[in-house]
Amino acid sequence: MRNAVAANTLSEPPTMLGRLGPINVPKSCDVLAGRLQEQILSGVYPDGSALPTERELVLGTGLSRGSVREALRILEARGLVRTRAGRYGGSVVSRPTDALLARHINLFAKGRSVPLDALVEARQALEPMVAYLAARNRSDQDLAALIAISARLDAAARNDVPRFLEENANWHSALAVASHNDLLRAFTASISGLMLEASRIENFASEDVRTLVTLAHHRILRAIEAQDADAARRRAERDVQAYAKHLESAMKTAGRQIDAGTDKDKDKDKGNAANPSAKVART
Amino acid sequence: MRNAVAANTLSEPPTMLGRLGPINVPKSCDVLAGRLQEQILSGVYPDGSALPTERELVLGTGLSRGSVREALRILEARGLVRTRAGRYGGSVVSRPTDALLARHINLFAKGRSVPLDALVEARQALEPMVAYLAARNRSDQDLAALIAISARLDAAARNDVPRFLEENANWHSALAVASHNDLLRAFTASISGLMLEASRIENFASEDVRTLVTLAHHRILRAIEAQDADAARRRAERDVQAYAKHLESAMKTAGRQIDAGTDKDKDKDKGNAANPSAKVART
DNA sequence: CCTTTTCTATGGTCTAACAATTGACTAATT
DNA sequence: AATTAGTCAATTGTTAGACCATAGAAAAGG
Repeated sequence: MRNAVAANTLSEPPTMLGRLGPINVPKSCDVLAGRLQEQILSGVYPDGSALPTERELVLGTGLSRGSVREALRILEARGLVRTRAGRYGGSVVSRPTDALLARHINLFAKGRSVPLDALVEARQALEPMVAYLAARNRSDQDLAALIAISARLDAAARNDVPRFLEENANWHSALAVASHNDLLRAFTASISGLMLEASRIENFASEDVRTLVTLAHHRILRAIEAQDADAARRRAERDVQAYAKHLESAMKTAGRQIDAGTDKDKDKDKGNAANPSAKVART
Repeated sequence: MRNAVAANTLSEPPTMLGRLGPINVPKSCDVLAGRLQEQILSGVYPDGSALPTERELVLGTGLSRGSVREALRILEARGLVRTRAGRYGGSVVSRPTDALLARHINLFAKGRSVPLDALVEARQALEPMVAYLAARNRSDQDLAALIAISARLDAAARNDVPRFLEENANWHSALAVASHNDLLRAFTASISGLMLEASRIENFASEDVRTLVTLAHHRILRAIEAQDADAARRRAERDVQAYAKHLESAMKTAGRQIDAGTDKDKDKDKGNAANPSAKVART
């Protein structure tokens, strides 16, 4: 009975109503977030520029401050703005970071319990191209970083397995950095992190696997040093394939299915640390 | 002067204060979002289950409803919950969708103005593995979908260029679906979409490129039909490399740098449609 | 010149209320 | 009995107003 008066203005011919799908009524905060995102992406608010203050947005949109703030939280979660308190604070436009995209990829993988196979396959797809590009595009600085990590990796290979795993992930990330391809870099960083987690709890890193990995890395590193892109790719292909085969057989003997861990968020996102428990198998 | 009384309880020995870095004071909504995310990922709230209602969360946390709602908006943006109004409504745990991850990847690429080269390189990395897996893992249904798309692609190749481009993107996405690898599927979907946008505004799809593409797709499709994974990979490699070379020369003659468009969000996210303008070059 | 204090615009948070939504339940109608 | 329309209640959606906390700038003091 609430919209009785509106029935006149909105009524349609009761006969022959065309088929119209379900109407999606958006929330005001979503509308505002979409509008602002559009303006950010189209350059109305360039990177680094300040959005209007919350109270200005209230004035400009007619929405309440609560809705405006919800919209800003959405944009913040998308990595499009960063918000600071205090005078001369406010919301500043920013570009999504590698870390944020990696977190979203991780969330996807964990939420879907992506099996370890899929991770390995993705790495098999990415690694050769990453190595190729790294050899082609590397800077001297990139090379230095890779050499440093490689040294730490060698040092840890003998006895410090956790350290070895971590430096291994670093190696892959550094390789992706050297590729100078933002997309591949973010993909690789995410997958390296996920595999690091998986390998931490499953410890398929026997003595011989570790030496195998270090040797492979040395081969690839030499190709990158020489900027021999094709050699780098070939060696990365061989490496990643050997690793996959190794892991396949290891999993067969273990007879276990390994997923992207349903573990807690290890990223230092904001400051939401809590109990260090939790780790649920999803069969 | 506001915290004068607190000075007693909180004060430390004024001498010998160890160096402590800048303290990051988290927002209450971020803390709550992190806590809930953790519980979701650790299985306290399984997929499909209902989170406490907003008012219950208010009771349980001691926060205000506004903060609780901001936390829920964050989780919604991360794809971990869906919220419905009305009685028996509330927030329900959900797994991040392909589309959401693709949107985040798109946002990353657009925000960073990732050059077209990088997209092509990513596709070069992904496509062979995707084709390999598609041949190995495809269902009959996947094959049927690919065949249907291929037919529509052939039909559009002659004269309907926009349709051709769209069906081409569909083809790549369908291939990724057939691979049965969630991660590669999401990556590929995103990249296909981005390349579709880029190709729409740059129209590097001459007559001969189109026939080249359809032929290559046919070759790959035959290998997938025969479930010959290695052949599918080889052909995809050749295809994508030829395409890259073609595009490279085309861009060289055009002398133009092409970025991931700074265009408006084309996804039907919620209901935030607005003006159809905007398209800014970022040099 | 350097340090300290004050000022103030800004985001962060809370309270309280009402509107809109929506599914279940109930009553009226055919 | 089956369908339809109406009522109800719990939940999210939205608004308003207030106050607190923060952090730079600017003024005051040394």
